[in-house]
Amino acid sequence: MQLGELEKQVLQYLWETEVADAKQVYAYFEKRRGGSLNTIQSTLDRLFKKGLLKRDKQGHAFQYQAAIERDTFIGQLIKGLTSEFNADKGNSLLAAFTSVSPEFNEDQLERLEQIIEDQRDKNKSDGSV
Amino acid sequence: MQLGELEKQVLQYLWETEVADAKQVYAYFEKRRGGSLNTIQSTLDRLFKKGLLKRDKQGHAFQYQAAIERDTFIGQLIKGLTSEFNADKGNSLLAAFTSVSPEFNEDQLERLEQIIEDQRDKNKSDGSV
DNA sequence: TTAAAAACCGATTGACGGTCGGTTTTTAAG
DNA sequence: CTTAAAAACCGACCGTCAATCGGTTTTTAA
Repeated sequence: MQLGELEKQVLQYLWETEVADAKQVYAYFEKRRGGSLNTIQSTLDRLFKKGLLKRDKQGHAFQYQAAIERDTFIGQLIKGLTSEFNADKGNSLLAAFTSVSPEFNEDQLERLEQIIEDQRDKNKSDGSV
Repeated sequence: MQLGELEKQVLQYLWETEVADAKQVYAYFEKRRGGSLNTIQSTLDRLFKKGLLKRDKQGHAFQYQAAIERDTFIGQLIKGLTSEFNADKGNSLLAAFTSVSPEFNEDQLERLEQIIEDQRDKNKSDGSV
């Protein structure tokens, strides 16, 4: 999924704000970067057409919402990256992990261990590909 | 790092072939997708200027080589993704892991556990941010 | 010295995001 | 029901960048 700079920022805004209409999004971005309401509207529309935003009309205007959680989305992008390059997914993630590991807190380390345990069990039970 | 389709494929070719000159790369791609030698040359040049390839002239022509290992590169891209979206790097990677975990083999699971252990030790020793 | 090979330059095309003017559609007030 | 304002939508244009390749310059080796 290829996103432009403004698209990324709008998506992030919606991850934080949960729900907003074009005017509200515009109010936010107008201060930091200018531009017109129209630009924000078409950016929202593009994100909607890409399936990254949901929207429904409440009275007058569309209310936009992220269609996917941030971590899930990034997880997909990461998975996409590894496939795109025919990389061994395990080794790539391992490489990423090594460089990012200092940012893990104890809770996350524990969750990770849990995932490993679960996976190890699965690897044992189904002796498949 | 934004790469075009051909750039990605050429980079992959060089990850697998280790070293090759333009003609050799062209020989490979000419069969699968056509195009001219010139196109391959400028693609190699673009990758070189992006720092993704090394080259040095052996006699007549440049010999190209990947300047970075595949897994390291993808690790960087992954790290870039998480920063780009101001995501909590831990949670994002965790999400990616969950969806990719079935592809880990026992060896990789073990290496991962080792990383976790190391990190946990570090977290304990330096009681910092 | 010179012809062939390779590198290099520059122009063109095609996608795509950002931008916004202008038109159509929708909404709600009177 | 009419109508003015609000919002959505359409279409055009620009900038960037990868892909492409013709043509020119540089390098190499016979």
